Amino acid sequence: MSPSVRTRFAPSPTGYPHVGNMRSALFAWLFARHNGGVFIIRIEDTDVARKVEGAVEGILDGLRWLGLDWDEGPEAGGDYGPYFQSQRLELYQEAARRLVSQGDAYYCYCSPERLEEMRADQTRRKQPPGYDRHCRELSQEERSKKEKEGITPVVRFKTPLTGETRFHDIIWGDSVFKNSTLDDMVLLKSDGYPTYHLANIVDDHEMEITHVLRAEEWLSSTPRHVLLYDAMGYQPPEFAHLPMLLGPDRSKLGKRHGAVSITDYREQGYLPEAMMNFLALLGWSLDDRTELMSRQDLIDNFSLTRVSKTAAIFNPEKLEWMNGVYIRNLSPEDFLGRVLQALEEGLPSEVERPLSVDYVRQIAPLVQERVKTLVEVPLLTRFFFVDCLDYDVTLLIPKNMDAESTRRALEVSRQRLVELVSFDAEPLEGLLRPLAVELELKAGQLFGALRTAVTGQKAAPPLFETMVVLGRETCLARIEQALARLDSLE
RNA sequence: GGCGCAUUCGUCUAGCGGUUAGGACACCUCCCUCUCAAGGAGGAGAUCACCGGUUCGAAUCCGGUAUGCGCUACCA
Repeated sequence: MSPSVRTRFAPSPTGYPHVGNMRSALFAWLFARHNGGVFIIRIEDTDVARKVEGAVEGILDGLRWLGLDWDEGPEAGGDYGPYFQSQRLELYQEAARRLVSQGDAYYCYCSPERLEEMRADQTRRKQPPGYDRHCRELSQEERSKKEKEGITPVVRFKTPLTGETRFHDIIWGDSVFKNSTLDDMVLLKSDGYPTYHLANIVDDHEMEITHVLRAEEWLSSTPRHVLLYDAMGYQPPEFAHLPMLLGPDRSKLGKRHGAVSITDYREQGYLPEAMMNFLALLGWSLDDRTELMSRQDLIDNFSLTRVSKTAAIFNPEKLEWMNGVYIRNLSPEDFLGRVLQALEEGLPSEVERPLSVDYVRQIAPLVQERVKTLVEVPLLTRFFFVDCLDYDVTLLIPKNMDAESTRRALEVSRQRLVELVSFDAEPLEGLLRPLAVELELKAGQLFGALRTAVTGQKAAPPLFETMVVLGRETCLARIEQALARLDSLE
């Protein structure tokens, strides 16, 4: 007996790691971890034509990034390998042969052209499309004739013509399908590769998968799978179909909806832990209020009974908010590490590398509560690193002021800053606030002019702290540059 | 066309016969404030797709309709 839960994520390496697939992986992983079970990765590379180079690596990277570790599968090994279906062809071919000899499957010699014609005809006559079972009852002579013609057949399942198939789904409950609505699906293609249906049930059985968690789009093919399990004499696993992920237009989430690859989110500066939390909430909830959950919280509380049946629209705005929360909750040291990397990647190439950790350490706390994604960090802090600021002169002139009054304010500020004994936040504030009064300006006006002069931006971290980090020399130089710009305006 | 499934604020959702239908994102207002954020306090937003039925009572149970989505490949 093996009471332990074994779940699997079985991606097909035909493209990038889609967030919808990653969500399925996450749920399977959470279910396994919650139950102290085993999480398996199996690569379903049975479609030679659609196979994409590097896709396996991309998917594995995505899983690793999210923190979904697997106990068996590529790189991890395991007792049920190999974990690539392309390395298990013998198994499927044997299963197909067995089904044929049992009378549960048959060889089909129909050409793609004939099938296409047949379907076209069916749609024209508004008939339900499906294989017409042309080869189901071929005689021995007819078969050998086709073989002599050199046609390699496919193996099709001999779906029962009558009766019904029922199965239970943990999330959707009981379903009944009439067998008459199912056609004879292909099990083994003419290239010797299995179709999803065959490979899937053979492997789920061989790998002793106890719970199949997969997207809702598979719900309609589950009766076929149940029929296959029966024909093979296998005990079917438990099924749990997950609600689909939709784009804002309510259609299946895809490329046209923007970022759909998990790697896009990594590149856009999202934290994997935020991504995991967000994805977990798409189709699952703990209660009526808990939203922020750590990886351990999720493992502890995940349950299939609280998975919803309705498709969810992927809402990037909420993800962004959640990412901001996670960034703010990072320890200063943790945030620093991520900032360092974001800066290395996002700062202009003329900035000297490697960056000074001590310098970045002073900057990080200034932006931690101001960014929602890591890619915003270099955008918001580039003035700390570049030599030459590039900005529109008019940004220097605060509201209700003109070039001349701005000039005067900056000039006086410059002089006082030169004389300031200690160039720290407190003294700076102690100097500049009264200076605003003296110049008959609002604090916001003076600070605004200085902010632009020193950072080149209208929105920036708090002024005094920023000036301290930049240092007196740089601040004075930048104020002088600002004055020069104002001069050139006239 | 056939089969299947779903339907609570714009979005994610709570709800499992009796609630002023709750929370979150986004939005709006105010407070805080040197900008931007963050934070605090409020606000608006759902006749629970629609129509019938069951019931003293329905978002919750049962029919039907509509809409949407999925499957209907030698793709997964």
